[in-house]
Amino acid sequence: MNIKQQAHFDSLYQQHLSNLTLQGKRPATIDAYSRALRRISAYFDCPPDTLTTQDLKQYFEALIKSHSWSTVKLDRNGLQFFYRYTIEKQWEWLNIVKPPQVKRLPDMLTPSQINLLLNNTHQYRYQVFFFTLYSMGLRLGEGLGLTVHDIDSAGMQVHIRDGKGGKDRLIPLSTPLLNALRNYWKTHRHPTLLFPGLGNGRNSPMDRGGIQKALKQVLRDCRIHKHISPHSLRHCFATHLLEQGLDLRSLQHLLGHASLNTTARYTQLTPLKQKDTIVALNLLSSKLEIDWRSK
DNA sequence: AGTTTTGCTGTCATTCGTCG
DNA sequence: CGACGAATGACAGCAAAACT
Repeated sequence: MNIKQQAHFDSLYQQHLSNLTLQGKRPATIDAYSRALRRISAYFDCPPDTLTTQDLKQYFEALIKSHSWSTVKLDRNGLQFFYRYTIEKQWEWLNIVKPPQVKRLPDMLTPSQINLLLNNTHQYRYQVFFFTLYSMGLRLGEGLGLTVHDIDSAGMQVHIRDGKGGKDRLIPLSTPLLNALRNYWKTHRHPTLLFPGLGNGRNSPMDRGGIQKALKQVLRDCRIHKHISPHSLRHCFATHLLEQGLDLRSLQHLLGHASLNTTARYTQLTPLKQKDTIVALNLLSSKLEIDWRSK
C-alpha cells in the first residue's frame, strides 16, 4: 500500500474498532474481528472497502486452504461486521463461505478417575485449582479470577464474576472446598487473588498454559489417554451431578447458562428427580478422598 | 448464525539458581 | 563474578469448542 492507501486503511480500521466497541463486543471478539480486517488488507495489499464479491471469493478460497474452518468463520463474521457497520455494502455472505456442520462429543472422566487425577497432582496449587474447577464446575477463566472477597464463608457460597458474556452467578460452597481454599491461601497469603502466579507474576493469576500443561502431565502419569482439558472438569461436574439425580434447572443455574445441549447429550440419564442442590454438591466432593499435597 | 470463550503452541524477555 | 540453562510470564496467532 502507498502512503495514501495506508492512511485510508488506518482510518477504516479505527472506525471498525470504534464500531465494535459501540456495539458492546467483548475483547476477544474485537480481537478476532479486527484481525480479519488486517488479514484481508494484507492479502490484497489495499484498503478493504474497494473489494468486489469476486475478490472475497478468491480470498476465502485461499483462506480455507491455509487455515482451519474456525479461523475462516471468525474472518467471515469479522468482515461481515465491517461491511455492515463501517461501510454500507451488504454481501451475500452465506453464498461466499459456509462452514460444514460438525457435531462432537467430549471425553469424560468418571468420579473415580477424578479422584485418581487429583491424587496424582503433586503440585499443591494445581491440585487445589483442579479441585476448585471440578467441585464448582467453573470455566478456567472463572477459576483464575477468584478473589478472597468472592468467598462468602458465612453464607457458604462463592461469587463467580465475569463469566462468559460478562455474567455473574453464585454457587454453593462445600466444606471440603472451603477448607482446601483456606489451607492453600495460607501458603501464599495474597491480599486479593486466590490463585496468584509465581515470581514476578504474583499480582496476576496463574498462567493458563501452565495449568493445561500440568493437567496433561497428570493424565500421562495416570495412564488416562482420553482427550481431557481443564474445561473437561466442568463437563464432569455437570455429568456427575446429573448422575446423582440433580434436576436440569438447578444444574443450569450452577453452570450459568441456559442451554444444556452439550452437557445433556452425553449422559444417558433421562430421569432427574428434584433434589436439593447443596446436598448434591456436597455429595460430589464427599465422594472424593484426596490426599492433599500441602507443605 | 453469530459471539465469546478455552486450548494449544511458539516467541521473546526476564528471573533464578548453579556451575565453573 | 559471569555464563549458562531451566523455568516462567507476557503476548500473539490459530484452532476448537461452548454458548446465545
